[in-house]
Amino acid sequence: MPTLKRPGDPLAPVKLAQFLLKPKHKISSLDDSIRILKVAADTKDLKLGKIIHAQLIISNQTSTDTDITRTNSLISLYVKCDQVSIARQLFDRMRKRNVVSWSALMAGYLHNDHALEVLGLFKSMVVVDNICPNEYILTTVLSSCSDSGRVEEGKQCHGFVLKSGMVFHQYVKNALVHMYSRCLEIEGAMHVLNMIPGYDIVSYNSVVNGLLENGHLKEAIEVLSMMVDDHVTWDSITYVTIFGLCARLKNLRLGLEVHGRMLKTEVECNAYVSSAIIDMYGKCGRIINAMKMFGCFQTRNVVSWTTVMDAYFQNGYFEEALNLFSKMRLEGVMPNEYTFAILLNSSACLSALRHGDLLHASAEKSGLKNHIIVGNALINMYTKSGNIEAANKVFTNMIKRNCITWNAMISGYSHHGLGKEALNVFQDMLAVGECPDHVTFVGVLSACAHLGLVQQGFYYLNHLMKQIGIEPGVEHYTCIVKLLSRAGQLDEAENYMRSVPVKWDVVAWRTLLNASHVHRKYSLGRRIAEIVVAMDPNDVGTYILLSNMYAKERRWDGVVKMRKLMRDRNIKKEPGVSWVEIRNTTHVFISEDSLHPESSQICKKVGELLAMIKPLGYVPDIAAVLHDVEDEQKEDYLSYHSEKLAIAYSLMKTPCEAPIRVIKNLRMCDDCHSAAKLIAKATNRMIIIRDANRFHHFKDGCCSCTDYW
DNA sequence: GTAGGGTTAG
Repeated sequence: MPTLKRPGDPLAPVKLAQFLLKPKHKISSLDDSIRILKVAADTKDLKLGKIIHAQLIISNQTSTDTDITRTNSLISLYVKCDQVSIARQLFDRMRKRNVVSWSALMAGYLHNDHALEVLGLFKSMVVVDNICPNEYILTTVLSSCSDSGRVEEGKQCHGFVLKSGMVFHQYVKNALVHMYSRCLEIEGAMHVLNMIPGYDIVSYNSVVNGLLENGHLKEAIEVLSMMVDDHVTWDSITYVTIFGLCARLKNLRLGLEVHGRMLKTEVECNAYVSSAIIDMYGKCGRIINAMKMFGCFQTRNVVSWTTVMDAYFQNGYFEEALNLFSKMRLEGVMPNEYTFAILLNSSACLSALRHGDLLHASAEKSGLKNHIIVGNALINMYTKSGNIEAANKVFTNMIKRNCITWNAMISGYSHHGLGKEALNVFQDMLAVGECPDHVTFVGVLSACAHLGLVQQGFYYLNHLMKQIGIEPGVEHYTCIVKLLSRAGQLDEAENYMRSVPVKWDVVAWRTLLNASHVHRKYSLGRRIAEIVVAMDPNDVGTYILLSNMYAKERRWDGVVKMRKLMRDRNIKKEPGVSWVEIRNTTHVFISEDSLHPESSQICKKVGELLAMIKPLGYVPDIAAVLHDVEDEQKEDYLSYHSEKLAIAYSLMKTPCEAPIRVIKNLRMCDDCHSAAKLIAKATNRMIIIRDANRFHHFKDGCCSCTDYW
């Protein structure tokens, strides 16, 4: 048969059908129709398959035996084209079925994530139709046991496989090894593997993957070295697995070695292998290698595109990740749910609300928005972009949720200082029977800290977590430090840190440092700052905080000392940068500079706003200004802080009912914080600022952080 | 005519 189907030609099936319908090529024999149906099934060409199906109905040849084989071919066609319900209808209408009919349908359910349906069919086949299962059936049934984690049924199959002698059949044996590996019965897997002389790479791959999937990296490496000892030749799947292992370990050296070894062999570098290599380089921080590999691979599909986007994302190149999307579309590659998840996360890291909105619409158009990972990424994007209401809307409308969905919403509310809402979501999570994990409790304990619920926080840590079986980590203990600190119990917080035997990290100490600053416990603060500086000598934030504390005590010697220390250690203060999205443009404001084209109008507006809020109680925090200048000038410096410029510009350019969303690179300063509260009140606007640590919702003269950040 | 191991997310 000549090659008729050119890739990408939508008329190809029609042309082929026309060709087949010409007299001399008319489907006359059984062989012809079955052969073409197989081609249609293998190429997933549903249109072609349906044409043949129609032909068969018209020609209506009814001998039962040929009917069975043809219907089996049709079942296989619909199954491979993901039309299991059509396949089931055909199956149900058959007057007589044979073992192939059953196995074709079972394979369909297996590959469409209905493993349990396969086990049900298996029972009916044996009990109702009294058919003896063959090696095809057992391979499929064992795979279904793997997918659904039904070890008991799998073991029963093992017994039957031993009795029938099918254990010597390679596919059956592999399915058995895979079943034990997936269900983490490694001894069972190794037993079957070693029982039969000679090795099989498929079984070895199953064992290694089973171990890796369950986090047993050490044992996986042991099996790999066993393979080296036994001179088992690695195939492309082994390489995919090992690159995955290197990626997880972030072990570049091993990755390079394996890549080098692969290049010396004849192993085919298909889309799976190339994606695994890109992923390995991306996760090991080698974005340049990842890009190079992506550029030179011929086999690019949606996964390799998505993997390279993820490599950019993982290494902090969010804009580059987003830019790849249009390039991918230009090559005619359709995104999948993973693509959207990564793009939305990139957009989240830029707080690019507008871009995120467009991606949301795009995901909806592609019919992918109902995937859990897309929903989760949407919640993450909206919370990080400052639109918590939109996040909640996505959350409420999700058809299916998992633990990560709940976590995203709980920690989202917590980051926005909405502790009550976070705890409500947590209660709902428990009510629907979703099991919390260690991430959930970080969000929950943070919420307790916001609300000052000391006892409740301790209850969650000491009882609920224990009850669920989650070992608290340093991140949870840090939440307790925050909890005590926020409640003003600073001495208790410090004692807690000194008495709990956990390896406290710099984050924990900085929590206590922040607390000392907020509660104006400056001598404690200076003591803690020493610890923080010792742990992280390059953290600018600590030096600034320490300077601030000295300044508030009017201890200018301390301020001078800090500035000298920063100079000596060559630590430069990152300039404050704020940005806002207005319609399609992002406007960037840098403290104390006048690069914006409308700079003078903006400064004028800031002046007006500050004059407007002075009668409401605004007092410029001139003590915080480090410059050696007169007090009036210090007031000027404060008014050029980037977030004030951004707020003023937004007020000039947006309609009066729209909320103002500002993103800032550093922690907000005290002065801007009190100014923002009063500007929100005076102008009757909602102002949402995302700083380096959290969200601040300013409304009616108050902030959601209750002045604690 | 039916069957086995693999890549991307939070």
